[in-house]
Amino acid sequence: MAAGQWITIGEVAWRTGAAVSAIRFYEEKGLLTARRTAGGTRMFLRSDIRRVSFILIAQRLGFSLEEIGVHLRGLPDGRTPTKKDWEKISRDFRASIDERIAALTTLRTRLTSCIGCGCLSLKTCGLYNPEDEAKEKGAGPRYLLGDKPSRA
Amino acid sequence: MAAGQWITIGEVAWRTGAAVSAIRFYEEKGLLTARRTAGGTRMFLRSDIRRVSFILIAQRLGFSLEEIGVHLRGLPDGRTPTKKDWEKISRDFRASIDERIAALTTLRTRLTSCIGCGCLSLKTCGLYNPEDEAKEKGAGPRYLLGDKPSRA
DNA sequence: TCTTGATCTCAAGTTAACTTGAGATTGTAG
DNA sequence: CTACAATCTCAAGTTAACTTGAGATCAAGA
Repeated sequence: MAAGQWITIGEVAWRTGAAVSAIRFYEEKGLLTARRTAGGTRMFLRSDIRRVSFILIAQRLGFSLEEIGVHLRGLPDGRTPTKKDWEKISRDFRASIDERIAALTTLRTRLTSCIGCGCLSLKTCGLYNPEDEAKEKGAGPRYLLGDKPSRA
Repeated sequence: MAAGQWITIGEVAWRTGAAVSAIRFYEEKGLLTARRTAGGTRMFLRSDIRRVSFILIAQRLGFSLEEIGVHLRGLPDGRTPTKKDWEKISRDFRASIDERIAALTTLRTRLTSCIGCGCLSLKTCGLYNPEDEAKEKGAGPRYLLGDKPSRA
């Protein structure tokens, strides 16, 4: 609204700590949108600083740019997001974090009871549970941590 | 000790669900050691199934092969680890997991109070805290999620 | 206007963790 | 002894997330 709404890629970089090349990369990946001056120089909204910060934080939490992109699609593109916009995206994002923590906790528990106990049979081992993650492709461990089945 | 101690790479692959190429890769990276037959075929210990399983699980928990390698160095190489060996490594590993969960939890809390609240000032924002992680190199976000400082 | 620093585009390089392919051997059932 | 599957080596390709470099252009102060 006010003056000074548009900032250069250099300023975004400085303010977020991200490299200029990384910001261009994010734009290329559709996580960010920039206007151009007549000469071709990218101009960002001040609110894009927040957007980039969000990306950086989410990455530290272990999310891929792909996943982060999904969350960011919930924000208006090329227009300063409102408080409501951010609240919504924060809720969704928090849910993702909760899932991650839950998964880690489950695996920790299983690790403790499987490896920790030293029992080498693992008949009842729940450490590898195909349901835990959408098994992207292929098999995954079969008799995890167990060396029992002789197979011929 | 008993017969049937040595198994082929194919068996390790089948039993763990990992690809044969992946197992060769792990060996190359020093996470695994194999004897060779006169002809050059790799022969693994049965206990290497457990070792590979450990690698796969640790990866799912978000650890890099590098980090996993550090933990595995705690196991005897080329000899079947004892129950004590595994207990020791499990304790260390569990500690790493605890750290990870703690870090995630902290960040989740901060996310909630920073983005979630919708306050756009962020003067007191703790979301980006340089102490959280050994800042590998460079700066990291400066005025995270805040668009205040005008800078010239 | 000149000059210097900031940007721009595009191609290629980088690390992690593997996979794929080529061509050559090994090992084992029959 | 023969097949034929399983291995082997080595080089190159793949995805993610960027970085680096080259060569050209833009923007802004003196």
